[in-house]
Amino acid sequence: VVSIAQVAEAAGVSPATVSRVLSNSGYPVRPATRDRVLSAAKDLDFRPNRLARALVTSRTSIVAVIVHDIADPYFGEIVRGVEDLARQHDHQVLVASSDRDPVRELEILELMLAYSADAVLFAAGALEDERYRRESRRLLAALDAAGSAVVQLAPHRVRATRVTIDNAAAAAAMTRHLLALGHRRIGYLHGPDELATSRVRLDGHRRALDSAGVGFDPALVAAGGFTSEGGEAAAAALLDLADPPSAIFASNDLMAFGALNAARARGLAIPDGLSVAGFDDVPTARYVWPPLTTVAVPMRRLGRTGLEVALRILDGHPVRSRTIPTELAIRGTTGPPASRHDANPGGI
Amino acid sequence: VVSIAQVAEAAGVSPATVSRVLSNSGYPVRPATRDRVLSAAKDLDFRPNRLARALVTSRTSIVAVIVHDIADPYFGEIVRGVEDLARQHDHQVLVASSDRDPVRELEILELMLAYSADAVLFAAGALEDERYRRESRRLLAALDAAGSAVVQLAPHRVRATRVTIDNAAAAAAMTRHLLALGHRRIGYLHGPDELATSRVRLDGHRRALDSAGVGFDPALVAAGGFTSEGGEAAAAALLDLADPPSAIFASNDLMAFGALNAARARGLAIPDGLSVAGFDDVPTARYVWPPLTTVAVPMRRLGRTGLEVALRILDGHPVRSRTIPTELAIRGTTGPPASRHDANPGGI
DNA sequence: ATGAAAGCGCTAACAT
DNA sequence: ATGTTAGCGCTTTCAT
Repeated sequence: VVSIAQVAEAAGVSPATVSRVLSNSGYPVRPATRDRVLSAAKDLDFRPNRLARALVTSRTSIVAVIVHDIADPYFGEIVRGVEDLARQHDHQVLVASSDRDPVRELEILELMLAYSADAVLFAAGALEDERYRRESRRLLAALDAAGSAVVQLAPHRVRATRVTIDNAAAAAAMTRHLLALGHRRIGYLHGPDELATSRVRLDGHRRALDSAGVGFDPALVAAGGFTSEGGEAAAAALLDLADPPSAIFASNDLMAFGALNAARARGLAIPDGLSVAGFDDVPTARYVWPPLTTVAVPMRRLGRTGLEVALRILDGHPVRSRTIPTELAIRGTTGPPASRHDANPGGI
Repeated sequence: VVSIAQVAEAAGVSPATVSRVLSNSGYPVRPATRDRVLSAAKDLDFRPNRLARALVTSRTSIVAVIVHDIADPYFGEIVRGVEDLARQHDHQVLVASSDRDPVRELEILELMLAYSADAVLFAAGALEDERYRRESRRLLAALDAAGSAVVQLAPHRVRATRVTIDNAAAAAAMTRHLLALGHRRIGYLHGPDELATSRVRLDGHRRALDSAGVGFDPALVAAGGFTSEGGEAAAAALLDLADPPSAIFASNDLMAFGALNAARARGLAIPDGLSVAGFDDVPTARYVWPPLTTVAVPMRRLGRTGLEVALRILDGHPVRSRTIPTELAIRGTTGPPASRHDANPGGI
């Protein structure tokens, strides 16, 4: 409510000088003058209006993160990572949940443009949808023209710098872990099929199976939409098969949680009656029972690095896409198959 | 990158007219003119600069939510609730995690002032700290003077409209549930003690014990800091007591998850060897095993109502603080105590 | 080293 | 019903 003009008046200098002092632009100001400005500002409890500043500098210090759902722990962790670095750079985090709705996603992009966010971090995307490709391309171009840095934190076909994990390799590694334990019939809980992330993870799984000479059986794949409820239903379907799998690889942790429940509802002991593996390593993964074996995705680091890259782009430095390494977190839900599963009569 | 002036030129009208059409202010504009403006805007792919607009209207359509940690599922749900309503009103959500650090909290308030957020929703707070009371009061006053609506979603001693649950009553209800099952030695996992929420929940528990004529035993209270790790350690301490409790009431779900692990590490069956109850009903509460008995807090509704109230305040309507009702979600982790616990030799 | 003045893109009186 | 003008609060040439 107090403006730069009032501070200028109180300090007996011009608004320009106040600006120069307070935006610590490194502009030369006589120490005595600076002190007067500083104390006047303090006395008046002056707080520069960031929007007015943004209007002239065209830098808002706002970074937008587009997630699938902020209440999903995976995205919560990512946003936290972004926030941690944002704080250090005096940036503010705007979150928007798209629910993987392409229309909503485009709306969000429009908004970010209207608010001229300095950086737009795509953590979730449904932009694979053909109908929206053109539109999204247009918006991304506009964002670029407006000087915003766009970074994607998940595989997309959109052209933008990427900070991602190697989903296929990670999924393959987990499948190999299950294979090494002796499993031959491995159920797979697939995510939303329009999502590149889902497809890439499934590919990794399939390739690992192929390399091991274990046939990929489409009947062992059930879609669970990346939710616990979906995972429970999908796992139930697999477990009720005439020849059920001895292990289930859920392509995200929430689905793995659902699978655990489906198994228990059938009286299957974990991991003796059924092995279950997840993907992501959300915080609660250690707190289900037994602790979940999963692919540990450094979610916070993903978010943090995403912003780091965006900031670098804003500074005019060219930045290449990066891949963040993942690890397998082998915990209690995976083990060797029960003997009756050891051999697969009709298989391999 | 295209301004209102260019649209005006293309449509052959004045900038004012363009503004009147595009901000659908209900201002009378001849249909023919309106159409020309609309099509010019569309052709040029015009997107009004919200910051410029905010500068003159002093309405940013930004709502800030101050949480403890956006990666904590409780806060994720709240933010999602806020976001749901924000979308309907074309508002944007700015999140900031304070980690319950009073200093950080004040910084956030300063920032929200600098960005002139229309509404500031306090979901988490450590402002009980004496050293920061004065400062926070000053900032809240400034926010008020700046025309922002401040709403608190958790008990605080700060003066602002409140949208909260009745923490004490809810905690008392859960304690009575445990009492009704026959438990007499009930361990309690306390949250951060500086937090009003923690203290109020503990009060409710204690009062329920008192009313039932069951003495409150301070030795049965262990602090767990509202985290799973803390809950695990606190529960472990209680379970290792010479005369351990037959039930543990964790004052939030994350601590309950930790308690479940502590119990299992000691070979205690749930709920036969030990009953465990939580508070909040975060989404994963249904996916631990057995499904967690907990106090169902309508987190999304809390967030949604918080924004609703803020919006009403912004519209100049006086609004009274509200209490959102909660329910007990009795699931699988609570049951009657094992017989050896039925009687408590020294007690009642 | 400091000040004057213009202008970022928009809206809101105030004309007409 | 539409146009003109001033101005929101700041930064940034350009002078001095």
